Amino acid sequence: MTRRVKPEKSSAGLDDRKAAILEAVVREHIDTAQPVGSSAVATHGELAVSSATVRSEMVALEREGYLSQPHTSAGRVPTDKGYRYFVDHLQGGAVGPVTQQQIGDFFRTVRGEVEDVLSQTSTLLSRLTSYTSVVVGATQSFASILSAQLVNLDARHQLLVTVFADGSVTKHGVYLDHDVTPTDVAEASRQINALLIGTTVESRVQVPSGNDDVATLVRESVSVLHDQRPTREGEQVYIGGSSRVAEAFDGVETVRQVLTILEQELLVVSLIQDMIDQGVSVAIGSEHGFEPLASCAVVVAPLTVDGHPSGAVGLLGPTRMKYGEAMAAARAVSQELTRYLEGEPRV
Amino acid sequence: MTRRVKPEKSSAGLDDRKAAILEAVVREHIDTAQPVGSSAVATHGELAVSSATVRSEMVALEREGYLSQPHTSAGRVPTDKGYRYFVDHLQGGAVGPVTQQQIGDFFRTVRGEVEDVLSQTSTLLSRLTSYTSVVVGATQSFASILSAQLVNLDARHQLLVTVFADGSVTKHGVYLDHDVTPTDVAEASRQINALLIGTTVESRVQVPSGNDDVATLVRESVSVLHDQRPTREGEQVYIGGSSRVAEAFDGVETVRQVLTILEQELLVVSLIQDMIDQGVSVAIGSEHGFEPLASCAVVVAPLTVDGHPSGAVGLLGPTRMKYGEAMAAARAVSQELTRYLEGEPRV
DNA sequence: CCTGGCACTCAGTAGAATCGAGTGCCAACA
DNA sequence: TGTTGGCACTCGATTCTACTGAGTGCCAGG
Repeated sequence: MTRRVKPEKSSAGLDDRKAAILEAVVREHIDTAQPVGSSAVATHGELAVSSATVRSEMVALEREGYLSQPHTSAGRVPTDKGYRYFVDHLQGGAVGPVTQQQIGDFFRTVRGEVEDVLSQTSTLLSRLTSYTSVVVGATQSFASILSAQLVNLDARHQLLVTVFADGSVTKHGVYLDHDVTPTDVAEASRQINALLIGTTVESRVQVPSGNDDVATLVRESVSVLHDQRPTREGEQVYIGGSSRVAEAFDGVETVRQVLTILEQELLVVSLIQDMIDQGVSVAIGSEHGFEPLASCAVVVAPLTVDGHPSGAVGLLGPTRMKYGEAMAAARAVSQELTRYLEGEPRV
Repeated sequence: MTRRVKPEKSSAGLDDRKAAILEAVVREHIDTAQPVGSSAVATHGELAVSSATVRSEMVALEREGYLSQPHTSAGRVPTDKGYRYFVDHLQGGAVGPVTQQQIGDFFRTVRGEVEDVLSQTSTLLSRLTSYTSVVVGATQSFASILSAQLVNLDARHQLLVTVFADGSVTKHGVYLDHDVTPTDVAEASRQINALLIGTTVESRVQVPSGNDDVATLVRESVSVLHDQRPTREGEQVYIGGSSRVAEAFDGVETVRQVLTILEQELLVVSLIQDMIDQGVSVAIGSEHGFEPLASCAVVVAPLTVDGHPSGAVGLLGPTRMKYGEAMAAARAVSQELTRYLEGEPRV
């Protein structure tokens, strides 16, 4: 079968009219949550063709996997591939002035500790978009240490309290198998402080050898701080608007599944981190590989503070989410948040 | 109309048979989530009466507000008042050995910082009961201060880091309207530490007067620490198993409402705190005054560490929750958690 | 006071009929 | 060759009806 090459077809894309039709279908379906028929596209859209033409294009689009039919005699619904094409090609969206205003106002007036700001940011982003939002807080791997001290809880339990330049504070328990004197703890604390100030948790430092209590305490403390667990503990997750899940999906079962995922913060972090690492900003349907989230789309925007990757903001919605708005909002918030975090020293 | 006084009737209670019938209805309805009819009670239950008798008692129970009928030809469903009577009079339940075992295992093996333990406890409690669980962490109002130091972020921003005897650590930003020297900060830090060690955030301490930077820093720091905001910041909330909400209620709208409440942690804290303060352990339906939670029941058990009220554990479920199990589980977990928190110094 | 019996009520279900949005296909047309 | 109007067809959704049966309220007899 020889076949003439159609315009744009060979370049693995869609010709203009197909693209326009796909776009119309996606737009309409996002709006109405209903399958959209050929006449709706023909009437509503800007392309001056009849519904019959649209229909024949639609069968093509379906054959190529961009659309699907819930059943015969129904309209078409975009597939994940359809949404993907839409997102990749037909984008273009900035946040509206009102939203931009709200974001600006928020960061102009917000005060307090980083944790609170991140948490509130998550709420803000959720409110702006009507989707569930996720803010993954920075690790302090890059922040230099301002102070590290060992506090005596009792004879064999100490607490290592570390303050970082970004205003974050961590604590780690340091346990020994025998009692130590407060004097030794104080001395160890002094040495630890001297040793660690100015370094980061990624720096290697010279620890004292020796078997005396002070040296042991110092070694233990440094190692407990440097041993970031595989599930990096510097990362906090703030989930805002989880009730939006109940709005976005109609089946109670789907809602339950999505909530179950959201409960497992580690899962959420790694999902988002993976996306950031791979440089994608949208994952649609099962692109991210979590089956329970097959009916979801995730939008992320990275946070980069002083050149270091420092977490991300994300949005979770149904695959028929308003990608334009969501991506624009995520981007805007991540920018402003970045600026905020880079600006005034955060406390 | 003169009327003979029925047994137990005058004492604002229910006579034995009514109580038994009410109990049977509640039990059955909790089990099946369906309205329960007279024959089910007559057959299933232990009382040796016919369904006709049960029926006539049921109309009485309905007249008195313990039961209600969804519609004429349906069985009866307990009202909030019915559940209340059930909970108040017909209780009796301890956790099963398996559950007790799981709780024991958990606290025997769990390690880590208080926050993590509380968070995991919340997950545990939710898993044990299949309801959404809430753990409200202790305030440090009663814990004495082990260490307080001021860390220099930049010329006019300092961070007050305080370590408490219970292993908790807080940080507070201290801002001045002019620059201060690192030397002054160090000196202030020394003074603050000396001043605060051994006190609690509720103690009044003698702060230095004077207008020099050091004195100002000390005053600012002490006041920022003592000024617990009305929404006490020492309280952390850990919500476990929020996906259970989707299991407990069938209407998506109800799910959304409950989730919306759970998002507002302050609301949750104050709800639970109120219950604790008033000494109630179960709030059914609208007893707590939150209309959005009218279809919920809340079970709480206080945490009391070393004699001080230190938060609570709670469970949130539908009004037809398994009160016996839930209360027993909450009590058992709160006891074990208390023991854990009082035991090994917590880090 | 209890109980078996009986007429009655009414939500839920099943089946039949209908509706209509939307399709696929085709012949005619530009 | 691509586009279009027309047309028969499909099939989910909706409506209507009839029926079922769980459960009730009431009453007369024990």
